Amino acid sequence: MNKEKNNKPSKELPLGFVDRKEKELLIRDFIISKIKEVMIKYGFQYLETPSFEYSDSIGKFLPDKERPDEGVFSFKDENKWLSLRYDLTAPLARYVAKNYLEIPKPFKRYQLGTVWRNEKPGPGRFREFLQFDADYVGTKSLQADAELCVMISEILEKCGLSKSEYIIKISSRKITEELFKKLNLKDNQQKLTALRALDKIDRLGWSSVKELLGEGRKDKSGDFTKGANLTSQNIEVLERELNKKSPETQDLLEILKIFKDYNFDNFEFDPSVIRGLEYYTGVIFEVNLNFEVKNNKGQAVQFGSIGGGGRYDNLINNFGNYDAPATGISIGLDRLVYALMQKKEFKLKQSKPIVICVFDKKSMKEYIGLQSILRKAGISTEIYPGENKLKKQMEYANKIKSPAVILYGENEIKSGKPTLRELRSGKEKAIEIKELVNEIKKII
RNA sequence: GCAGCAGUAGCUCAGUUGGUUAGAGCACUAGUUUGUGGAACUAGGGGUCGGUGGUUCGAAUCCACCCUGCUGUACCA
Repeated sequence: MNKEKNNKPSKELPLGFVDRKEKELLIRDFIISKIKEVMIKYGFQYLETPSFEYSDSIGKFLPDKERPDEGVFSFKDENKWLSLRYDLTAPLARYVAKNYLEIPKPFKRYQLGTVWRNEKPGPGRFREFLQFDADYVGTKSLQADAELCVMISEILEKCGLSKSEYIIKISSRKITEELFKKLNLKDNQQKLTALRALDKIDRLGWSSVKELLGEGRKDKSGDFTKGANLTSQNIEVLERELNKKSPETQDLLEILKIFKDYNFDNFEFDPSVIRGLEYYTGVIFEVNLNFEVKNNKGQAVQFGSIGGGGRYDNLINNFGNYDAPATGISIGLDRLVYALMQKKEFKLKQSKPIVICVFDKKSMKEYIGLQSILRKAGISTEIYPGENKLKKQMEYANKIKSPAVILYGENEIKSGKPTLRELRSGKEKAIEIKELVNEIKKII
C-alpha cells in the first residue's frame, strides 16, 4: 500500500507464493530422502529437466492467443513462447520423444521438481510447489501400474503414515468410455463436462453431481454452474453403473490380480475416481488421506487428494510416431508436508548452534579456539555475531533456541574453564576444555 | 472467472447514533546502576483506519467505484 507515495518496494508476496520456513523444509527433506530410498529400491532412474520449456512442447495446444493458455506462467523470448512447467509429465513426454533412440525401453524415471500454475490457490495449494513423479514409459503391462501403487504406499508408510490414514483409490477410464459409448454420447465437450462432473462425487455427493450432469447447479454462495445437459434417463444409468462395487473392465480385473500377488490391499475400487486430465486412457488412481486437514485458522478444509496418476498411452505420440504407452504417478509434496505437519510430531534434529558469548574482542582468539574444537566434534557452534551486552547475547541465544551458551570471559580464560550455561534449565557450571564436547553432547 | 463475506499498528482485535491530537494486548526498541535470556516494571518507535472520488461544517464510521484477502464454485491442458 502507498507504494507510490513513500516509494518503498512492496514486502508482499505475489498471490499463491509463500516463504517456506525451516520446520516445513526439514519435513520435506525427510520425505524426499524416503522417496529416494524407495525409488532406488524399485529401480527408477533419476532425471531432471529444466523449469522452462517451449510452450508448445509442454502443452497439447499451441499458444495461438495473445498469451499461451491460461494456467501457466509464460513469456516471449525472441518470438518463441516459453512457459514454466506446470507438471512433470509433459516434460517427460518431451524428453522421451527427444531421446527416444537412446533410452532403454521400458524407461523408468523419477523426478522431483518445482512446478508452477497460474491458478487460484487454496489451502495447502500454491502457485509454486514441489512435485514428485514416477513414470513407466514403453510398457503396456499393468504390472507397471500396480507397482506404482505399491511403491507409493511404501513411501507414505516410510513417511510415517499408517495404513488407515491413506488409501489408494483406483478406477479406469475404460469404465466411463464404455458407458458413454453405451449412452451414445458423441459430443466431446459434453463428455468432458460429464467427466468433470463425475469427478466431483467425492466432494459434492451424487445429488449435486446429478445437477451438474443435467442442467447445472447453484453452489452455496449462489453461483450457478452450467451442466452437461444429459437426459435424466442417461443420468440414471450413470448413477447405477458407477455405483457398482466391483470392477468389470478387463484392465481393472487384471490389476486386482496383480495386487493380490503383491499382497497389496490398501486400495479401494472407486468408479467415481475420474481425474481431470484428458490424456488418461486406462487405469487411474488417486492417493487420498483419511484424516481432516485444517487451515491456519483451525477450520477443517476441503483438502482433496495429495496425488494421483494413471495410464496415458497416447500422450507421447503427440510428438510423433513413438511407441510409448506410459503410466505414471505424481505426488504434491508440499501438500503432503502440509498435511503431515498437522498429523505427526516430527522429531527432527534441528541442531541449533551453541553460542559462544563475546566479552571482549581481544579474546577473539580464545573464542575461535573453542569454536573450532566444538565444530571439529561436529557440534553446531557460533561465536555471537557482534559485540553486544551479555544480556543481548543471551536474548539472541534464547531466540534462536540455542541449547546452551558458553561464557568465556576474563575469569574463565584465566582458570581455563569456560562456563557452560544450559538455556532450558538455566544451570551453569565451569567445565574443563577437554570435557566440553562430552558435556555438550549430553544436552543436545 | 463467478458468488458470498471481510480489509483499523508486524500479529489479534476494540472504536458506541459521523465530532476535537485513533486505542488495547502480543511483538519490537531502550532502560531498571552495565558478566547472564525466557518473569516483572518504566519509557519509546510504529497507522494519513486497503485505495480513489463523493455526501457533510466535520468520516475509520455514510455512498460509489477500484484493489486485496478469506470461503465456496469453475478451470487446472
